[in-house]
Amino acid sequence: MVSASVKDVAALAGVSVGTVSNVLNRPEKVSAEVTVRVQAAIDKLGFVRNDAARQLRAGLSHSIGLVVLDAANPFFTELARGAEDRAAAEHFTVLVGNSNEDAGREAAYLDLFEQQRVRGVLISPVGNVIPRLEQLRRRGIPTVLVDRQTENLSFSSVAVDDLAGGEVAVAHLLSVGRRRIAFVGGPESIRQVADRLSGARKAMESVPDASLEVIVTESLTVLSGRAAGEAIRRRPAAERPDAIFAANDLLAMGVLQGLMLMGGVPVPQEIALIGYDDIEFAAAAVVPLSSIRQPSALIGSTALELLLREASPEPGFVPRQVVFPPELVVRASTQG
Amino acid sequence: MVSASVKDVAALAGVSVGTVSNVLNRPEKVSAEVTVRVQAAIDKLGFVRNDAARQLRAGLSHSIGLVVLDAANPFFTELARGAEDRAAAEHFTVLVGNSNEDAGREAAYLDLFEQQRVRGVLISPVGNVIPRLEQLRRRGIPTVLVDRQTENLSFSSVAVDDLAGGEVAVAHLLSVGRRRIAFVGGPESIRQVADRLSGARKAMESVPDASLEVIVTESLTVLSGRAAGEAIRRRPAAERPDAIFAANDLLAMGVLQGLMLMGGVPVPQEIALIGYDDIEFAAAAVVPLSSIRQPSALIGSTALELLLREASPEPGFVPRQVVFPPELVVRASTQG
DNA sequence: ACATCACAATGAATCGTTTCAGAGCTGCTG
DNA sequence: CAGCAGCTCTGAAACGATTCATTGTGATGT
Repeated sequence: MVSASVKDVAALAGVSVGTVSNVLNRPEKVSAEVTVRVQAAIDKLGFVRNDAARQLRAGLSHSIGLVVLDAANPFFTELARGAEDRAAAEHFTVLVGNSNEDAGREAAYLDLFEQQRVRGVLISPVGNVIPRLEQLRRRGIPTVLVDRQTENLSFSSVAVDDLAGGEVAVAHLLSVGRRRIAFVGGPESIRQVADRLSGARKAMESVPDASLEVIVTESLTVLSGRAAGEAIRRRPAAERPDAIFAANDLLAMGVLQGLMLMGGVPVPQEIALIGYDDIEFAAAAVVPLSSIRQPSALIGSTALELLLREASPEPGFVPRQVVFPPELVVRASTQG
Repeated sequence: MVSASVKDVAALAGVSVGTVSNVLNRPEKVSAEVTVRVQAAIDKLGFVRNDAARQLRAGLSHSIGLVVLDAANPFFTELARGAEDRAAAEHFTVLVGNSNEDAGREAAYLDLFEQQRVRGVLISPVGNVIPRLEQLRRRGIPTVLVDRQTENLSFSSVAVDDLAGGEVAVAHLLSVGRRRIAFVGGPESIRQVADRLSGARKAMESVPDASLEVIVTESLTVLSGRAAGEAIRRRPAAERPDAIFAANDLLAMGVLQGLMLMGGVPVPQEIALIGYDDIEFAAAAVVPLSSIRQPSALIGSTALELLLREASPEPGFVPRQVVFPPELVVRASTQG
C-alpha cells in the first residue's frame, strides 16, 4: 500500500469515514475518546491527506499563481517573498512561474494555473494578456497586475509610478550637469520599460540643450547590459553619452561591466550611470550604483492582499490601483 | 456556472463522457467527425481540465517539490532554473519552497509536498531531515539531495565537492602569501558550511605558520556578511586577518561592503577575499570577487534527471551520488 | 413515563476525470 | 450466412476527502 486513506483510518479506528473527517476538520464535534482512537490510527498508518481529493471536493485550491518576468532578478524574488509571506499567513501557497519575458511561456503558465484552479493570479505581464485575464476572471479566477500600472480600471494593480521614476532618474542626471543622456532598455513591449522611457522623455522637456538617445536591448539582464556597455565603450569618445539611464539594475550592472572592461570608460567621471529597482547588489557594485528604489516586498504583499479581497469580494467591492512613489537613491555612480 | 466539466461537454456534443476523455487523451481512438464535434463543444464552453480530478484519478501528480535554503540566492535560482527546464521537457512542474535556512519551514514544505503527492523531492537540507526523507521514500516519494554530498548511500545526490572547494579556496589564499586566514560562515549545522570549513582546515595543514580563525554568522546572506565585515573593520589593524574565505558569495559581498565602509580596509591589499558559488554579481562587485564556481544549473538539471529515474526505477537501479568538481575563479579580490 | 434536546456518529452522495469491459455496428471470410 | 475481427462509442466504477441529512443515545424537564 502506497498510502493510507480516510477509509483505512476509519476501519482501523472502528469508526466511519465521516468521523475521521470530523476529527480532521472540526475536532470540537468529536468526543475525546474517539479523537484519541482516530489519532492513533492516523499515526499508525502514517495517514496524510490527499490534497487533490480535498481540492476536487472543495472546488477551489489554496494556491495562487504568480508569473514574473525574470525569476533570477532580485527585484522579483523580493516581490515573491512579500507575496509568499502574506499568503502563508492566510494558509495559501504561491506557485511561481517564470515567463522569462516570453509571451509563450507566460501563456503556458496561465493555462497551467487555470487547470489547477488557483484562487487567483498575480502577474507582471509580457505580452498583451488582458483579454486572457478577462477570460480568466469570467471563469472565476481574479487577477492583480503587479509592477505595472493599468489604465484598465477593471483590474486591480500594484505598482510604482514608473513614469515618475523615469522622470526622477533623468532629472537627477540632468541636475548633476549631464546633457547627452542614453536610455538603455528593452524590449519596449514591456510596459515598465516603455513607462520609464516616457518618464525620461518628460524630464528632458525642461532642458532644451539636452539630448536623449535610446539604446534598445533584447532583455533586462546583466548580459544584455554588458553588450550595450561594450558597444558604448567601443565608440569614439565624442560619440559616447555622458550619462546612462538603464531600465533596471541588472542592465545597469551589465552596462557597468561593459564600460569598465579593459580599463575602459570611468564611471561616473566620463559617464554617469543610474539603474532602477535598487536591488541589494546595486550598492555592492564596482561603482556603487545610483538607482530608483521600489518597495518590492511591499508590492508583493499588497498585491496578494488585493487579490484575496478580489477572490471573495465584499459588497461594494471595486478594483483598486495602488501606486507607490519611487525613491531616488544616489550613490557613487552619479557623483563626481 | 463557474466552469464546465466533461459532462457538460459531453452533453453539448451529444456523446458520452468517456468519449470526451478519449478525445482529450487518445485522439486516435476517436472518429474525425466526433472529434470535431467535441472540440467545438470544448471551445464553446471554454472547458478546461480540472487538474485536481485528474490527479486524484491518476494517484500521482505531475509536480516535483524543490526545497532551497534561500530563494533569493542567485545560486539557487540558477539551480531551480536548471531543474525547471529539465522538468518542463518531461511535462513536469517544479514547486519551489524556500526554507530560508529554517528547519521548521523546511518541515512544513515537506508536509505540503507530501499532501500534494508530488512525484519526488529535491532538497538542500537545513536540519536533520534524513529520517523524514526515509519516511517519504517508504511512502513512495523519492528524494534527491542537491548541493549536498551524503554518506548515506541509499539516497541519490548531486553536489560539488565542498571539501575540495574549501581546500582550493584556502590553498589559493595561502599561495598568494596570506597567513592569517578567517573563515566567515554559518550556521555550522548547514552541511555546505561545515564541509567548506573542513576543506579550509585541510588546506591549512601543509602550512604550519598559518592560522585559521572561524567567524560564525547567523545566515548566509549579504546582511550577515556585512555585519561580519564591519566587525573585522573595527578591530585594531594588527588583529585583523589578512585573508577571508566566505562560505558563499552573498556573505562575501556583504563582507566586502562591511570592510569598505567609510574608506575602510582596502581589498585585496590589506585583506584578500574569496567567496563561493561564483554568482553572476560576484564579477560585478566593488572589487570583483574571486570565488569557487559551481555549475548551478547543471546541478539542478542533473538532480531532476536522477529523481525521475528514481521515481520509475528500471530493474537494477541503484542510487547515484554525482559529484562535480569545484573550479577556482580568480579575480581582483585576491590579487595584489 | 413521555417529550424534548443536545450531542455523536453514521454513511451515502458528491466533486471531475479516467479507465475498461462490453455493446453496437460494419465488413470480410470461408 | 454464420462467425469473426475491428472499430467506435458507451456508461458505470473508481480515485479520496468532505458534507449533510439522518439515526441513535442519554440526559433533562415536566
